[in-house]
Amino acid sequence: MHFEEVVKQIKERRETLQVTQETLAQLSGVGLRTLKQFESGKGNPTLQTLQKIADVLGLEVSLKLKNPPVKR
Amino acid sequence: MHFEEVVKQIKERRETLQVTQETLAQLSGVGLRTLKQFESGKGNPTLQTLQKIADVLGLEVSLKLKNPPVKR
DNA sequence: ACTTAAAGTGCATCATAATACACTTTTATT
DNA sequence: AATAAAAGTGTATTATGATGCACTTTAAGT
Repeated sequence: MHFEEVVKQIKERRETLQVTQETLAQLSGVGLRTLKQFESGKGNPTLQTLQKIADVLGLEVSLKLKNPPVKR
Repeated sequence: MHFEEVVKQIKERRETLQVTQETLAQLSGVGLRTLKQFESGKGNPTLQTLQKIADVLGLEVSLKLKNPPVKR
């Protein structure tokens, strides 16, 4: 996932859950400004910040293999 | 994945590929000090830094649903 | 045990993430 | 179109991530 995709997924998830940025900020403990900046594509969150946000949305950061070998 | 798990997975992947921190630093464009700090559990990398490192190791950052519903 | 490469640490600097506050813009809703 | 709520932006401050350099510690190999 590229950066923009991460942003997009978070934003979509938040909207699916019908949570406002303000509520998400409160629930995650991340500053509202930080969240706004992140969702609007600016900023470059730290792993901890991303995890805090993801957690509240029921998501988790993970590392997956790129180009997993095709099954035969 | 918790923070420590992310660190562990990166470190293990690097070792599997038999790449030194120095080489990984060069290939990823991340400073050696930054990489050392990250792998030794200190530090809190930005998403960009994590992505740079993961990329070179053939990994990618992704967001997955927690507690996916059990299949019935 | 010696040697050497790799990994880890202390310290200092620069860049920037995190944050708050105030304000503007956008998007719904009536 | 008026209103209200949510989202986005400018500016400033504080905290800390990214980095290099020099040094120490650890691990591997002979």
